Amino acid sequence: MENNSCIRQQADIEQINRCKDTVSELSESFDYLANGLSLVGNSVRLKILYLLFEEKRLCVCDLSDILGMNISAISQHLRKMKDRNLLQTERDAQTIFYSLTTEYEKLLNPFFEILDENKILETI
Amino acid sequence: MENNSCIRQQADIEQINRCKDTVSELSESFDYLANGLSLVGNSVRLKILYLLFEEKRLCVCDLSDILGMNISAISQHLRKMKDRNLLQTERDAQTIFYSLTTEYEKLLNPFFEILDENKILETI
DNA sequence: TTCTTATTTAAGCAAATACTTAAATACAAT
DNA sequence: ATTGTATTTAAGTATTTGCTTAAATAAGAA
Repeated sequence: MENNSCIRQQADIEQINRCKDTVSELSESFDYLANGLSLVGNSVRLKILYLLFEEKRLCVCDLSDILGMNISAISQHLRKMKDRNLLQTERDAQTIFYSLTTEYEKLLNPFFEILDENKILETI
Repeated sequence: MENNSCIRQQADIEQINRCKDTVSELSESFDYLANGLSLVGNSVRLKILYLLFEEKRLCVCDLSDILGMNISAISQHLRKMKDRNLLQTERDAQTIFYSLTTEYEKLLNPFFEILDENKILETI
């Protein structure tokens, strides 16, 4: 697994150990947060999240229409995000409406603002 | 491609069209931002980013030691992030130090703060 | 120049992901 | 009960991703 051909002279052992401690201490948090961000890091899901941010609530069918994608594909994306608590649902007769959870609405707000201003391509 | 078995009665056509316009207008931004976020949404890369946030700069070899991973694997992660402008490099003799670009340091700050406080598992 | 250290790159493979199709579930209306 | 609408789930496939190994590049030291 390890290839350590790289044994530096000037390695800062204290720094390395401090970092190792940080990583092992926050290990679960890294995994959990990375998993949440990986959900957002997909253009279909990012579009869904942004649309829900703007429109407050939409059903699978709306999103299927808007994005020109198979209902099943959309449903599977929604499920992933609901499982990870990015989204919540409310039923209105046969229709199930999805909306952002308040926690993720807050957390993702800076990214939505970037999109709002359509300034992404210049800034980052 | 489309399966439209779902033709709602109560669909809000205006809303659908407004959303379609938004999506096509911001299409590139969605792709670009999602691509950036997908880089952060990997626990190895998130760890690297957080470590660089805390330590200011580290070389491939340091990160390989800290994360207990192959140098080649780390190097490939770093390359992806450098290509997408999340990271920058400076050479010091044979050693190449990686650091966060200021834009991404700012953008990712809220996530680093969550990790700093190690409160991720309770909050989200 | 040759050797060592530090890093990158290329090729290959295994695991994960996204989408398709088809079948299943849930509820409303007839 | 049966039909139609809305959605989910399961299974299969193709693409993408992350890691391994090995070879290549780059720079300092002998």
